[in-house]
Amino acid sequence: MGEKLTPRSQDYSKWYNELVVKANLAESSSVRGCMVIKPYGYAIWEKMQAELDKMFKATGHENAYFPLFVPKSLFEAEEKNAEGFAKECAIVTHYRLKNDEDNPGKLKVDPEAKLEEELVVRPTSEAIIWRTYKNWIQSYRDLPILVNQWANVVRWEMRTRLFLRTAEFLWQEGHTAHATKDEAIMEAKQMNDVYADFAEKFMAMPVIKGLKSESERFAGALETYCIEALMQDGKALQAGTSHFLGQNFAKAFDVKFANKEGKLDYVWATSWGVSTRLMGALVMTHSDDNGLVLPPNLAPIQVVIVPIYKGEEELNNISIVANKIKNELESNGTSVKYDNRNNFKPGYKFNEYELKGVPLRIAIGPKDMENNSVEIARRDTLTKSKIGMNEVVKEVENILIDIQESLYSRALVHRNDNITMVHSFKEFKSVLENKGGFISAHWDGSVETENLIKKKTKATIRCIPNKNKLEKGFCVYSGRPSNQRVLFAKAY
RNA sequence: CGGGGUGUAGCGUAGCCCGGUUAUCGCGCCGCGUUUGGGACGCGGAGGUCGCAGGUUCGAAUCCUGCCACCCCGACCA
Repeated sequence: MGEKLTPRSQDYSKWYNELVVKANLAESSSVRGCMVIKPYGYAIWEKMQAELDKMFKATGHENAYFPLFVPKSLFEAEEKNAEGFAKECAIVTHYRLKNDEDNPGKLKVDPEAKLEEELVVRPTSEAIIWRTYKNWIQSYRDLPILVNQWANVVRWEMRTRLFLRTAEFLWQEGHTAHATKDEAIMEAKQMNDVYADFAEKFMAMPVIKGLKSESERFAGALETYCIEALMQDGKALQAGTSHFLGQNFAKAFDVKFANKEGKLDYVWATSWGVSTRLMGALVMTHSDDNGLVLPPNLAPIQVVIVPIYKGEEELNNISIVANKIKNELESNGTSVKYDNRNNFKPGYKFNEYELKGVPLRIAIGPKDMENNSVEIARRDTLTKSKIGMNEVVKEVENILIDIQESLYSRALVHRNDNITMVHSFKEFKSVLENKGGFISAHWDGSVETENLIKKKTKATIRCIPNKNKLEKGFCVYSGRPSNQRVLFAKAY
């Protein structure tokens, strides 16, 4: 590593740049806001993929793959969806380059190679998938279709932000087709629950499940379910969404099926997705001033073993013990790295793995060899302890579980401490400015009020929590009657 | 697209206002040796179209003009 890095725990861009990924921009480029995911960062994504994939399979879904390019005529078929994404599309207009006579060695777009119809680089795949489903569905016997795809999408945002809003990002998008409205709604809710489980069990990140307000709803959806998380700096982050699409896409692409009675009906749809944004969420939830803090369930390296030695003979003796521990842990499914590089001192390695967020470090030196012990250091608490060599394997597994749990409860405490109930707009503004976090406030349910609050405070309705209890009250802004509180926050 | 800022080695930077030897320093990199329980040290070495193009000047990293890129703030958004 370069100079000593001691960024503040909230200086997220520094973490992204230096530690996990690096935005790498082409020389000349219009390719702005794209990211290169370094191997260590990608390993985290692979773990996320693997775990999510298991959960999708367990709920009956299968993976498939659809084209990157969406003919414009398909793209525009579902009006609201098209309108919502139109302002941020990359479009392919030509299919060939040729030598530029005026500029030797340079190429130019061949004007003769203009496409008859422009291709939109998918910002999301509803259009192309529903065009495909049209051919797959004729009868109720063909339903449901429960398909997921792992893919990249492109959204040409005016302003990008590493991990949270890159021009191109990796994600999964589930697209399901159902015979009934209820089944589709159940599916959308179920997948939102799956996301919440994943966030809490693997990312150790508490989330609030809820419903989006009309203005925050996905373009083309009738209802958007979401999970909302709170970052360490008090800003909210939408971590995943699941949409009930009604029959909008079926109507746009004319996807009908014959039901048991032999009557034709439009198919009911859902879509749901999470993206590499989750990696940003992971960093912003747990990291501290010493670097990344990764929950064991997603850490590419769960345990690192660092030998401390003088001379080759000492290293060899330690290596025998270290490799034995490594093998035993690995046979139990723990990922272990034994770092016996000779060109770095132990102190350097300690810092390097702290920076990378490795949950647990084992150090073995001559004193340990003498005492038949090892030193164990936890990344989450930065505490060290000695334990006997024979207990290492059992103890390590226990500590990993404990780290996973305490990261979650630490984040939960922070999240709960930062949900503030307010009773007036004055209080609303004051909390937003001085404390941040979620603000629980009565809202009259109108888009106008929501927009006015957004304009005045930059806070938006993050969600209407599922667990909300209904209670009479008065809108914090308009004073009109309200029957429940909703969560406002400044969001990423 | 509006407002502000920045661009010098792989990374981080000094120098720019007030033009003048071979462009500064730290990290990293290469070689040799000594080191190794919290970011080692010594000696030697490599690495630069000073964002790009033009202009002013005997002379430009420095001044002027244009362009490009990036960062931050807004509008947009997962």
